[in-house]
Amino acid sequence: MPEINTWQIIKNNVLRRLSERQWLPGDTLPSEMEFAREFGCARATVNKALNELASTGILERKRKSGTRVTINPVRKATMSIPVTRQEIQARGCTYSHVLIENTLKRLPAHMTSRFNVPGGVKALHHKALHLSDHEAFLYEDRWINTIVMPDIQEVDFTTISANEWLVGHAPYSRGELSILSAAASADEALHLGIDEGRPILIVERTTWSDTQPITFVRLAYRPGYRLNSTL
Amino acid sequence: MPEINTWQIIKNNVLRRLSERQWLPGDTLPSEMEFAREFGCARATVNKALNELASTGILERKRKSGTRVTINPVRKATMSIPVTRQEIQARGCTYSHVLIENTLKRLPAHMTSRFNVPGGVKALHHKALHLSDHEAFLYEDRWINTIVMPDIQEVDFTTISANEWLVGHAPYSRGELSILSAAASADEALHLGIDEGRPILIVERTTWSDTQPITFVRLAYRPGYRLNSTL
DNA sequence: TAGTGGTCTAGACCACATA
DNA sequence: ATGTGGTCTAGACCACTAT
Repeated sequence: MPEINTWQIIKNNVLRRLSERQWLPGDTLPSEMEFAREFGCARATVNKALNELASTGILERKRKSGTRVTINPVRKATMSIPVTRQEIQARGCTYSHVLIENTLKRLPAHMTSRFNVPGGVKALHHKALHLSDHEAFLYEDRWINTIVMPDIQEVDFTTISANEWLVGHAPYSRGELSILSAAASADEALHLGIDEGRPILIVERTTWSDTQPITFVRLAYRPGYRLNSTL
Repeated sequence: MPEINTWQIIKNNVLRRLSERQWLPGDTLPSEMEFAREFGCARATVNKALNELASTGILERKRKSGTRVTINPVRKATMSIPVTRQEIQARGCTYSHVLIENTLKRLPAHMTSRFNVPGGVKALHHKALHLSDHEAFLYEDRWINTIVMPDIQEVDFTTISANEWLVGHAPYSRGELSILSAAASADEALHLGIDEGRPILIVERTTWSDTQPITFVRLAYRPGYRLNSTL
């Protein structure tokens, strides 16, 4: 428990007292002024420490009513979703990727509703396979809105993955993420080199720039893959 | 874009300029002092705004070298993992749960390593089914460390779920979370009322109080379940 | 109405990494 | 050596809400 700063000392102290059940779920903690006196510091310092704890969902803070221990804490896990190349290289493996498809075509029905655009609009359909030590790791099936990203049709995706290009060229303002389990489709099974119907982890992500959809991607991970996080 | 506070105004302003590509990945932003002059505010206010952006992974800050636009941002998604009862009730459904097993037994080998305890130690093996509108929603298979939580053997888990009891009585200091896709085991399939081998989403969680493991739980969600989040 | 947290200031000192 | 962000202070005013 490294305690270098005053606000971290306060944070850790409060955490310890919570684990020792000095304050139970629903209880009100002392006010910022009281903590400031206890620790001999400014109120702003206490404010930072308590807000830090509130951001993890352990405490709830409201003006006038004070700081309370959350009764049914919504546990918040921060999942880090790195660029695939980095994720693979971080494990000490060799990264490579193969472009499978990159064509302009009419959006299918399930995509027009997702992109909230009229039917008949064309978009870039992009499929690629990411490999770890030359073995299939992740199959990517992506639609890119060419109205928002016209430059993308000139990009050579055999040298850089769409994943990385978009990260560098399409700053998003908003995104939605969905994690599910599915039976591998024929397409996914073929490219991942597994049997159709095998359970695989799917991550679907839509990103928006203001009100314009930029891209929708469905990531199919090879069997055995886990998304890990600490609480 | 509600702009009430100075620090939120600054944050939104910087976000807009980033999306307009005024600063590209790798670029250095103006210093806090320069921003403070631009917005006519104190440096602490700029500090709060930029730290807010850095916490989302968009910016990277280092003493002396300044604030840079992250080159390969590790996208951070915050997943909210509510207590199951709340999650079901929030959808307007009726929550109920059934206790399936709650017995003290020797830890199997894969759990002794996970709990980092010697072999032969006993723990509470707890299985329960959570229902939404009287249909199977989530099957919970849990081991609880009775050395750390001796009171738990007296609890009546037919009235309160282990999930909720632990949230209120076992504050954890640390936790690990793992999300994966798996074929439903015979046990899971039986209780969820599905065919064995069906792909289901699995969440495994271990929580620790300081150095002592409190509980390990494997949550098996019914087919079709999605974990959602915004970026 | 009163007490709480939210925000902001002007200034200060410090830790750190770069040049 | 220098300039950056990290932290802290003492004080202030404000917004919200329980009483």
